[in-house]
Amino acid sequence: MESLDEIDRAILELLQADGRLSGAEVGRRVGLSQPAAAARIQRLEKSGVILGYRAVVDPAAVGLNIHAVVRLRTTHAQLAKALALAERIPDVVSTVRVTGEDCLLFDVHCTHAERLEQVVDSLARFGPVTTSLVLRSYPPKPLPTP
Amino acid sequence: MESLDEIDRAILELLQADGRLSGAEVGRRVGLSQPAAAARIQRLEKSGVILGYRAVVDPAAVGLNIHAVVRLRTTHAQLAKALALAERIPDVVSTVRVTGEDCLLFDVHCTHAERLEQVVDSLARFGPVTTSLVLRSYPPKPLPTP
DNA sequence: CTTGAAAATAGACACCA
DNA sequence: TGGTGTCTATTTTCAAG
Repeated sequence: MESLDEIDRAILELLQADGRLSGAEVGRRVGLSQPAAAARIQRLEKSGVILGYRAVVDPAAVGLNIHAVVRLRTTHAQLAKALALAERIPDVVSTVRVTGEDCLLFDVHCTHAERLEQVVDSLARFGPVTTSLVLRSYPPKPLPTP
Repeated sequence: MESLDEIDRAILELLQADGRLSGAEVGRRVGLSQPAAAARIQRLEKSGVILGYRAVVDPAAVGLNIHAVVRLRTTHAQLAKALALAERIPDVVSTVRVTGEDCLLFDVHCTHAERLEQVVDSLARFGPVTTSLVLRSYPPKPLPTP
């Protein structure tokens, strides 16, 4: 884990807001020359602080009208199988293992309710599921850099 | 909502995996020329299918060792206040409103447990909270483009 | 880290298939 | 709509201070 100074934090915040900023633009905004900014960005990438860059796609704009959070309460023995299944279902875009009664938490994006039903049913093979429809997502913030 | 063909879907998948690909590189991979690929990408951006580009930062690499999912069960009357509070807490990086008993779901990143305690306590002003520590996150997938 | 120049690349545009 | 060729603007890389 690298130690970051004030400028590194500013750079991370800028790139989390807009991942396509050039080194020159980043430098301008944090008060560094282009080579200095580029060197810092490269260091952040190589040291694993910046894992990569992603385009953010609007689910609704591609017909994914239903976003649900599915919680699964399963047994230790079936955990690996549940993970493997989730991996195979394209609608399940994100999986986290958590503490508590529900051991797995899935983000599911579907075009229609019947499809969500299929996904939930297949996950329910491994234990009781709780499904919550997402009514609204609030714009995510950049990570707080301590 | 635009209708997307096979090539648009391929472009979205590529850019979700690597948001810094150039128009020429995208074109190469989907079998289009640079101008044709650039035109499609621009169309996807302007039509709102691509919302933007983000750098992905590793929370652990910046000292955010604790990732928790906090569920809050609050009343309709206090919902707005809870949202306003969550907005003000930097550790709360993502908020969704969902159906079900717990109306709000937060992603919280903290440097240490005591800080998480503070965050949970302040959210608990608005109702009972359930906190789950994230033990492991599995790499998110690109959205399925139907 | 800065400045300054060079090399590489990406983006934009006109024109044609 | 897409392909080719070209031109310009930007970016990145590398020198040297």
